[in-house]
Amino acid sequence: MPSLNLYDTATREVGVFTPLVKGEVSIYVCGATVQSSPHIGHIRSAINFDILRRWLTKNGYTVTLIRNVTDIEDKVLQKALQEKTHWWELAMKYEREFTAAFSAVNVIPPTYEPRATGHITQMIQLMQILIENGSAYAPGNGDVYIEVRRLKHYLTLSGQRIDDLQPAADTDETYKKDPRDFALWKAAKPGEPSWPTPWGAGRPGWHLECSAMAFEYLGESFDIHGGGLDLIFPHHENEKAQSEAAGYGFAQRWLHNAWVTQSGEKMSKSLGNSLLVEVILERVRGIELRWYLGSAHYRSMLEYSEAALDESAVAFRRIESFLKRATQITGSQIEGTISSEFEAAMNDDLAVPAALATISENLRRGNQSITDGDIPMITKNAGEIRGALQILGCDPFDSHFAGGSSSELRDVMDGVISLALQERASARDRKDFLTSDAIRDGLLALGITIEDTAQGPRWSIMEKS
RNA sequence: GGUCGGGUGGCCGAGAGGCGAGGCAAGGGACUGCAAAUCCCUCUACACGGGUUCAAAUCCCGUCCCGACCUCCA
Repeated sequence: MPSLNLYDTATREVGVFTPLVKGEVSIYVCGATVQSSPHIGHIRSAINFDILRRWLTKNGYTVTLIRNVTDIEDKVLQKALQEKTHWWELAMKYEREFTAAFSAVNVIPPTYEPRATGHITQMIQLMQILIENGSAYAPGNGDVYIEVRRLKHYLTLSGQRIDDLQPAADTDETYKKDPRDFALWKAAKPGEPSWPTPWGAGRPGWHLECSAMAFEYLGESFDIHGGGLDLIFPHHENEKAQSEAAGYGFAQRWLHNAWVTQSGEKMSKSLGNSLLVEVILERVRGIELRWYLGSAHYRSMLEYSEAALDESAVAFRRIESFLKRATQITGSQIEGTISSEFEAAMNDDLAVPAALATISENLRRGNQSITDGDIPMITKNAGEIRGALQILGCDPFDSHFAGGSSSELRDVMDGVISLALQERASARDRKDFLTSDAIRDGLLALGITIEDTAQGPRWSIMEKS
C-alpha cells in the first residue's frame, strides 16, 4: 500500500511515517489532568488519536498507545480545597467522567493508562540521572530544577529562543539559577501530599511524569508523541528536554491536534466557555458527536455551533439510514471495505475531510443503486461506507453503539407497526387518504417516521435531536 | 516584544502554481394521492495592495484583521 504521510510539529512538514520497529507503532498521548469535567475539546483530541490508531491498526501495525492520567498537580489540589474533598477523591471522580466520555464516543481504551502517582519511583530514577549528569540541580529546599541553559536543543519544538521567553510573573528566583529553569519536583508545602525522595519530600512537577512514564512503557525512543496544540510549550518542550538530557531518543514525531473554538476562541476551563460532553450528549447521540468532532482535519480549528452540530448529525443520519436500508435490501450484514480514494485521503496526513467527500460519493451512488435495484452496487458502496465509518469510529453496527432496545423488543415493535401499516395500505387502496394520513401522523406523533419506498413502506424511530 | 496558525461562495469546510473537493442552505426538475426519502440540474469563491510567472486562492514583499502559546490547559 502507499505509505502513510504524517505531519511533524518539530519539522512543520508532512513526511513519510516509518516506525522504529517494523510492523509496530508506539504512541504516547498526553491525556487529561483530572481536575474538572471533560469538555468536547478533550474528547476531540482523543478522537483524533483514536482515528490514527484505527488507521494504523487497519494497515497491519501493532499499536501500543499509552495515554496518561495526571492525577496530582496544582489545580487538582486547589480544586480539592475548594470542593472540600480529598485530592485523590476528586481526581478519581473526574477520571471516571473522562473514561465515561471517551466511551460514549467510542474511543478505544489505550493499551495502558498510567497515573502519575503510580510512577514516583520512575520519576526519582529519572531525576537521579539528570542530577548526576549535571542537567538538573537540587538547591536544597526540596525542589529539583532543570537547568535550561545547559540543554543543547531546548525549544526546538516551538522554535523559540530562551532569551525571548517572558519569564513567568510568579517565578521564585530564590532557588532557581535562571528564571526559565523549570521544576522537575516541587517541595512539599504543609498539608499537601508528598512522597519521599533523596532531595526531600515533595510531589512531581507537571512535565516529569510524562517523560518517566513514556520511558517505562515505550522505552528510550518511540514513534509518535501526541497531544493538544497548547501542550507544545511548555509541556512537550520540557518533556523533550528532560528525556533528551537523560540520553533518550524520545519521540520521533510530534502530532498536535487543534482546538474546538467558540466565536474563534479556544474552549478552556479558565475561559469558562467549555461545552461539557454530558450536556452535548443530551442534544445528539455519542456516535453523532464523534462524527462531528472527527469530521474536521485534526490540525484545523473546529468552530463549534449548535447549527453545525445539528447539520452534521443530520448528515450522519443520512449515511446511517442508507446503511440500514442496504442491509435490509441485501439481506446480509455489510462487510466493511476500504476504497482506494479513502485510503489515499487517510494516508495524506489523515485528511478526513477528503475522506468524507469519498463517503458522499459512495452515498450518492449507493442511493442511486437502491433506486435501480442494483444489488452488487449497493453492496459495494455500502461496504466502502461501512469500512470508512469503522476507521472513523462511527460504524452504526458497532456493538459499542448498539445499546438501547433489545432485538426482541424490536421484533415486537416491528409486528405492531406492521399491523398499523397494513391498515394504512388498505386505506390507501380505497383512496381513503384521510385515514391513511391519520395513521402516518399518529405514528409520527409517537416518534416513528414512515417512508414509502419502492420496496414498500419503511419505518424508523426518529433519532433525538 | 518573541514564536506559531489562520482570513476561501449565503453558511460550513478542503486544497496549496494549470485540471473548478465535498457538504448544508436556496432555486428548478424527476418520482409521489400527499408527505418523506432519493436522484438530476443550477448557483463559481479564495482579506487588501504590489510583485514573480505563459499561468497565482496557492510562491515573494507589504498592509489590515482574527486566534493561539510565552511555565494552568486537549
